[in-house]
Amino acid sequence: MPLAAPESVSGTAGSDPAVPGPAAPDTVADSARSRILDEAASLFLQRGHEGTSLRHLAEVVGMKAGSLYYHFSSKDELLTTILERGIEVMHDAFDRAEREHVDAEPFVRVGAHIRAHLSALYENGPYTAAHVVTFRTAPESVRAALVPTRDAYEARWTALLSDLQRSGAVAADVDINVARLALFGAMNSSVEWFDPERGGLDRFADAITRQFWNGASA
Amino acid sequence: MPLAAPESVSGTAGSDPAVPGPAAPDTVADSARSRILDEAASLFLQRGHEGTSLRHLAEVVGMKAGSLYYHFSSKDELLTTILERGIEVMHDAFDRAEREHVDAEPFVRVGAHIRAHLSALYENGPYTAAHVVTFRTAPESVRAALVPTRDAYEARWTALLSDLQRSGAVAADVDINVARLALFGAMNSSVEWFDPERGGLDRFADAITRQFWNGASA
DNA sequence: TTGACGTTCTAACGGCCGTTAGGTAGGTTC
DNA sequence: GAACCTACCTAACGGCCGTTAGAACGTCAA
Repeated sequence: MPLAAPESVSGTAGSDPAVPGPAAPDTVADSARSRILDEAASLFLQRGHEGTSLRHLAEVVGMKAGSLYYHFSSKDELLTTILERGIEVMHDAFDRAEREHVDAEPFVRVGAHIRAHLSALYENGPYTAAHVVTFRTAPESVRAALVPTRDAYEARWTALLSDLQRSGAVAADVDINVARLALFGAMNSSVEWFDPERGGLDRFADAITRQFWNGASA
Repeated sequence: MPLAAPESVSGTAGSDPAVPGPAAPDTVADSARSRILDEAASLFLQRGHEGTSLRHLAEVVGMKAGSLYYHFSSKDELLTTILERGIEVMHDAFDRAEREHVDAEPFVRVGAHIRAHLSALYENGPYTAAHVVTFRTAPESVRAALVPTRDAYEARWTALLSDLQRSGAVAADVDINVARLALFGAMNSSVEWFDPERGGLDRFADAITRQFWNGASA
C-alpha cells in the first residue's frame, strides 16, 4: 500500500478539504494520481462509468492499464474517490456562500447558493458534474458509501429553504422538498447542454435564480 | 396500456421481418418483441444501456441471448427503437394536452402540458424515462438518429412558451430557453426519486406547475 | 558502485461481451 | 406425409473487460 500522500482519502468518511493540501500537496508522483482522477472524472462524465474502460483511461493519461493499479486498487475505488470529491466540492461551495451571504436578503442569499452550486458543477473540475450524472448507475456498494455525504448536502439545502419559509420569504404552501428537487434537477441537468468553456455562468445563475424565485409568469 | 402501433417510425433500420401491412398490430409472436422492448427499456432505465448485457436481458425475458437476434439485428437497433418510442410517447402526450387545453388560461394550459410530460415519463411504460436517462451516453450514431424528433419536441415547448410570452402571460424578461431547460430538468430528474408505484402524480404535477409558474417566493 | 525504492511496463489470466451459424421442435399448408 | 415457416436453442467466435504477477527502468543514498 504505497499511497501515503497527505491528501489521500482512505476511509469512506470524507476528511480533508479537497484540492490544495495543507502542506506539501504534491509529492513527486502523486501528480500522476491527480492526473488520473481528473481524466477519469472527465471520461465518466462524458461516457458514463460503464462506458469507460481502464485501458482507455490509461491511454488518455499516458500509461498502460496495469499501471493504474499502482495508484488505485480497483475501478470502484477510483469511482468512489471521484464521486466523493464531487460532493466535497459542493459542500465547499455551499460553505463559501453561507459564509459570505448569511445575512443577505432572501433573494440574494438563494442566488448566492445557486451560483455556488453551479460553481461546483463547472468551476472546480469535472468531479461534481461526474457525480451528478454517474451516481444513479454506480454499483450499489459505491452508492452506499456516498449516501451520508449526499444526505448531508441535501439537508443543508432543506435547512436553508425551511429557514426562508419560516421567515415568510418562501410561500407557505410551497413543498420544500419538491422545490429543492426541482431546483437540483434544473441545475444538474444543465450539464447536458451548458458549455462552461463559453462562460456566462453568472448570467446563467441569475436566470436560474430568477426562475426559481419568481417563476415564469408575468 | 401500451400504445398501439408497435413500429410506426421508419428509423435507421429498415429491414422488418415481413410484417403484413400497416394493419395487424399483434401477430402471434411479436408479443415477444413487445416483451423484449418493455424489459429492455426497464433495464436501460435502471442500469443504463452500457450496464445492461443482452444475456441478462434475455434471461429476464425468458430466452437465450442469441434468440434476441430473431427480433432485433443489433443492440443498437434495440436501443434506438426504445429511445425513439420514448419521444413518440412524449409527442403523443403533448398532442393530447394541446387538443384539450388550447384555449385554457395560461396557468392551466402550462399545467396540462407539464402533467402530460410527466404522464409520458410514468404512465406509458419505461420508454420515455429510459430515453431521458440514456440518451446522453448513447452511441453517437444512435443519438444522431433521434435528434430530429427530439428537436421537434423541444420546438413545440418553445412555441408554447413563446406564445405565452407574446400574449403577456410569461414575463418579458424571462429567457424562454433557460426556463424550458430548467423545467425539463426539474421534470426529468424526478426519475431519480419519484416512485410511480406510490402514485400522487397529479399532486406532483401541480407542485411542479406552481413552482414553474409562480416560483418559490411569497 | 551498489542497492533500495518508486513508478511504469509486459504479458497474461479468466470471464463476460455482442454477435453468428447452424440446428431443432412445433405448427401450418399442400 | 412432406415441405415449409416460425420462434427459439446450442455452441461457439473474436474481442475487450478488470485485474494480477513479475520484470524493467530511473533516481537517489550510502
